[in-house]
Amino acid sequence: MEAPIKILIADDEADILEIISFHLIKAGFEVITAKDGSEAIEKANQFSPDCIILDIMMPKRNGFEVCEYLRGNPGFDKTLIVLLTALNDETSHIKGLELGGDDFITKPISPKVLISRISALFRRLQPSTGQKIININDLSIDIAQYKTTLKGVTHVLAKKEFELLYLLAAQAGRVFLRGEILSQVWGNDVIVGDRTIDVHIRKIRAKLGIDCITTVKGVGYKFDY
Amino acid sequence: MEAPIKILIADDEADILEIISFHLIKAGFEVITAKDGSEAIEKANQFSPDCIILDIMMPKRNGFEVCEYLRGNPGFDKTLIVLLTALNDETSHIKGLELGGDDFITKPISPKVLISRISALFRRLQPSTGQKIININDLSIDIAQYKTTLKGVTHVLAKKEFELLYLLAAQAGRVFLRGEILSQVWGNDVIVGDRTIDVHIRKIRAKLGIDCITTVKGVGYKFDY
DNA sequence: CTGGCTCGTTAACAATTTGATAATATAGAA
DNA sequence: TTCTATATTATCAAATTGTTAACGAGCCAG
Repeated sequence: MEAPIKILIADDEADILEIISFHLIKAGFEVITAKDGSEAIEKANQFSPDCIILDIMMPKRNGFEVCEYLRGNPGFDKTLIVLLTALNDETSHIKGLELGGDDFITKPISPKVLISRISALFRRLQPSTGQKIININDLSIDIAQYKTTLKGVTHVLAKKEFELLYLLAAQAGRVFLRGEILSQVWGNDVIVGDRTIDVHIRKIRAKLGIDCITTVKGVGYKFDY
Repeated sequence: MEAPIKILIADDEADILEIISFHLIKAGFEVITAKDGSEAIEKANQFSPDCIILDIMMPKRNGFEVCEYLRGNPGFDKTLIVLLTALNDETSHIKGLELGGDDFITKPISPKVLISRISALFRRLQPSTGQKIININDLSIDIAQYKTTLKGVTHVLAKKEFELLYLLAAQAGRVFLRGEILSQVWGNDVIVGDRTIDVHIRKIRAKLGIDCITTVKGVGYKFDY
């Protein structure tokens, strides 16, 4: 269901490349490497990575130049750019961000921190957030325990019911089209009838005892906020 | 048209608060301050800032706690959270980001870098929130929520009514020919009578209670600007 | 293995909302 | 005025959703 996230790393120091690659792969990313600026651009075009990590000081083209090139190309609008440098000077820091970089990290790099920062950026980029507990009004939704608590009373929802409620509540107020609900909760390849969603909505409303979900006729459903 | 960006800063050191405030205000932001965690939560609820800068070590509630609270509240989904600390240890860095922080900055802070980083974050945030809400005069039209709000009162429009209003409001002031309206809202292959548009316009006017749509006799309709 | 449970799904039907039209009234321009 | 375009209203058909019951799959305890 989920395509792996592709990350391109460009650095001329082979050992850094290797260490970072190792940790990124271990963290579940798909990694592509480049050893200079030209190769970075080449591979960026070839693989369309989701994130590009650029060392500032590289042969052929430096990190700033690559960043500038990428930001001038609409195909890379949504591509995250993280700049790395050994120099901790304010001017390049600001320059890197102004050229369109999304983050600027000073060496020495802790792989864990790097991964954390990249994840934080992705979290912002993808509206679908992976939260542990959602609190809205009197309702609390705990993904870890698959349970909901309303005014202190715990309600146990079935899996699909829970997933549906969670989806809506995670972006409370926003209307979800029936098609979106189907693909998010049931998956793209599953075909179920139209009434299935209604029935699950009904069960949620019945179990919680309050109508926190509003029907937008002809469009979809939304969690009241 | 553009409301100023509101930033809440919470730090117990008065001089840091002052320095950062000064630079943020100079950079064009609207600034709110808090001197401890509880006050931060209070003011966050009161002012709904676009960005919240939290010192980790604060009285009452520390930055992590405030961050966790905010991230558990969907009202702050789109609020950027930047964490500040004097300690540069990997563990808190990662913890801060995992709790939902968008950035983690170690003191001493360069105001310019701080502003750069916040701007970079906002740059990423804009496309996801922007464009979908139209605000004209006292009327707000939110396509994501399929609702309209007039002077704080929400009005529920039916699908066609909403689409028609959205079309006109998206290019307020411009006159839409009846034919344009038909093809945009109803589609090219659907054939409906001429009176149908009138009736929908009427329903919109009735529901909103104000006449924000002007008839251009013999031509079409336009949203008053 | 069996009976009893829950869950996910569907069908069938009820209830509701919406959209379109016709009929009539009104307003605006020549 | 007179003619035409639009506004208004009521009505009906169509689309959409709500509700209930029922069925089969899977799970678990005994």
